[in-house]
Amino acid sequence: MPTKSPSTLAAGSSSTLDAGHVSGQRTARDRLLDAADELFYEDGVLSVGIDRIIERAGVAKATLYSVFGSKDELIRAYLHRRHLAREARITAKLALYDSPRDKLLALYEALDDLFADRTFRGCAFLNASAESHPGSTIAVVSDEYRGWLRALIVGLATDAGAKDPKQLAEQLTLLYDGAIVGAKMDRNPSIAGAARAVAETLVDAAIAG
Amino acid sequence: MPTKSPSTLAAGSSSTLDAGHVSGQRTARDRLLDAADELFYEDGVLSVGIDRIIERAGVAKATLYSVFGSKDELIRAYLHRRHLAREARITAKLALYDSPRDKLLALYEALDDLFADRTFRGCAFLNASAESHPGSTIAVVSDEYRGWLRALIVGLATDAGAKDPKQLAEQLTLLYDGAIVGAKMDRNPSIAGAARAVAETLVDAAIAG
DNA sequence: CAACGACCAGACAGACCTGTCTGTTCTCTG
DNA sequence: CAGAGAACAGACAGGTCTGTCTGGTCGTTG
Repeated sequence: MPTKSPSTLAAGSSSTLDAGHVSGQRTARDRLLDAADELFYEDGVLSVGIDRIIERAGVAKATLYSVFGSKDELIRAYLHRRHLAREARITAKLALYDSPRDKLLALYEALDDLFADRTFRGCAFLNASAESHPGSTIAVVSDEYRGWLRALIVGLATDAGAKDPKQLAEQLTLLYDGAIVGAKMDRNPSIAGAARAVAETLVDAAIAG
Repeated sequence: MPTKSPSTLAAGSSSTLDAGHVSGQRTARDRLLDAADELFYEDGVLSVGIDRIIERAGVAKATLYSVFGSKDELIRAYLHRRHLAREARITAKLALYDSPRDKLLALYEALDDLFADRTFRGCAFLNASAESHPGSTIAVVSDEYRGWLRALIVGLATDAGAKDPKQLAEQLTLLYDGAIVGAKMDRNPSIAGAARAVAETLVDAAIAG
């Protein structure tokens, strides 16, 4: 069992069942990812150096490079895990509701939870994209995330019976992104509620008729 | 007179009229700001070093430090000039319309222009904030920008006769920010039009009754 | 026991960073 | 003409960055 509790993100790994070749302690890989997640998200992927990550993870530099190969790959893994965590959270939130309409609105309730977290510092993908070039690893992983989000919303809009699901999805994404920006830049967590309210009228308007 | 010609941006050459204490050539300060603007916006304030800036500006390092004192101050000047430029552009766009309602919608037409620019890489303030800590110079200048934007929209919403101007302003800001994120992350410049369409219904709903 | 794999600690190379400093050239002013 | 000021080029110091490499320690396995 871990000595540090990262307090966030389902830990998931290991258990002692398969104690064969995996040690009872959390893997160096997991500790590195936990450290990278906190530091990259808090300070940005550029300004956080390898040394800070291995120091927080309690891992040797050689181990990091044998596991990930490069800082770039560590960044990819960090963002990929953020994607999975976000997906899990949203999926869980959506499961609380039955109708596609309510599921769409649940997106903004998930944002509300996100903004309530003291460690919220904006969208990890948007932040990382601000520090990267088009075509970079960061851009690729961000595109995957955006693609997933878009597919999710379009699917729900379709299920909800929207006349133009793509249009509704575009509108809802506007609100989703805008809320994240507002929460960060204006330090206004209550904006999730405002986004939800507008979303409600948009969804109903797109369904009606 | 210098042997290098910077080759870009209106030279503005001055004429000999005021040949008193201002040289005929553009100031080192201006050339530095031009170079910083392009490089900081394109690659981020962290990854662009002083050397690249002075090289592009054709200016000595000592001159940069005698004019700005530090890289941090250069970043502040870069963002401040971005703020002024944005303000000028939006003001010019708004001047094309008479009614506050049309002026509010003109905000999204200004975005349309912005997204059409090949050099668009997102919001300079949002990008810089992703590379900075709360309380930093970047955060301070960004807050000034956000404050100006908010005051502008609240004022127009009030003039338009909205029942709850602050609420309408919050909604319109959601769309404004969301459009910028969508244009950047999804490389979808047409989203400005979608934002404008939603804004139109929100404005009319807030005015009516 | 011996060998192996996983990991740790830390030195090191080569590059790049900000900021300072020296010395030179040019232009404008008295 | 003489001197002052502005700007040039570039070396330099001290630090940090990524990535490599050496050597030591521990637990497991044959």
